[in-house]
Amino acid sequence: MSRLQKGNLHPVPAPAAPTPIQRWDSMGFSFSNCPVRDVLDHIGDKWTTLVLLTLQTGARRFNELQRAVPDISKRMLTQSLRSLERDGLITRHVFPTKPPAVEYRLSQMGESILMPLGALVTWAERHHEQIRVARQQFEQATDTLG
Amino acid sequence: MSRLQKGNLHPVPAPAAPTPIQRWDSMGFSFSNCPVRDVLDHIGDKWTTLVLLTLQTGARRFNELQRAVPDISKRMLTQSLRSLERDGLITRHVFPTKPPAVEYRLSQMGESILMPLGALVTWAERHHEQIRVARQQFEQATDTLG
DNA sequence: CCGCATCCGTAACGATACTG
DNA sequence: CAGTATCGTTACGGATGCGG
Repeated sequence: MSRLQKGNLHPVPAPAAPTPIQRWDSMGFSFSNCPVRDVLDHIGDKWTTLVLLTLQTGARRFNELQRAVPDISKRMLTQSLRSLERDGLITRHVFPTKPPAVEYRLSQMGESILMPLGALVTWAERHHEQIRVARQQFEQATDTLG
Repeated sequence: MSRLQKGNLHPVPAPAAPTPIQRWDSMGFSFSNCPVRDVLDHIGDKWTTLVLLTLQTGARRFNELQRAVPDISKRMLTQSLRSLERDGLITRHVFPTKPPAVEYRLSQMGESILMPLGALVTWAERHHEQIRVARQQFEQATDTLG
């Protein structure tokens, strides 16, 4: 399945880009200690973002969260909450009632991430249709030269 | 290892939050078709974001990218590039030279994601120290209660 | 009610070798 | 140079059951 013919069907720009290349290892963070990575790892995993967004309307209890975020398992919810608590994005309050009640809420830092996160969400909503179309075109293009 | 005592050592706020809960399944996107998820999946996986950021200074060839993004394997680079091309965030140009040269550059849509992405990166840089401290405290707290 | 422990299947990822 | 193919390992994620 050769894909070699793809992408140069229209006039191509100049081959070489003279701009200096950006190398990420020559900078401070070579990767195990990349601050960006740290954050993106959170955003990346399936659930943490949803949890953050759910908490933006106020503190929630464990089972409330599980009901709010559909299809999340207890295991994953626990893990996500731990991870967020560990990084100081949410706080955890235990009410020593019987049976116990536990409440999670955004910390100040947790609230501060809502804006950049919201920007990304907005972008997603604005472009997901365009992405969908791009995908269709891509599939079609790869199919027709198969 | 009981964690029950954690989080309620200081005065706690009111137990119940009266704000209406946000449910994600009752909205348009119930999840397999969540536009946000689509985007975050990209951000999440280890490399695509780095590739996007590397391309922000101009078009790059395959091996340039591999050198710029340290420790990425050819396999993963190819996969990331395909995925981004598929979604229309980057374009691919083949120069039929010998040996062949292939150039990747951000599409218009690809460039448009740089700003929300940059906001997140900025947030990360601004808070990674605070996160580091939070983690230390967390570890210490969990350690000291055996 | 909250959440940890265990088991287990799958998918992501890395390393290596090979092709046009 | 720019990939593809294959393999082995590891990490993720779901299901279930137990414990405070």
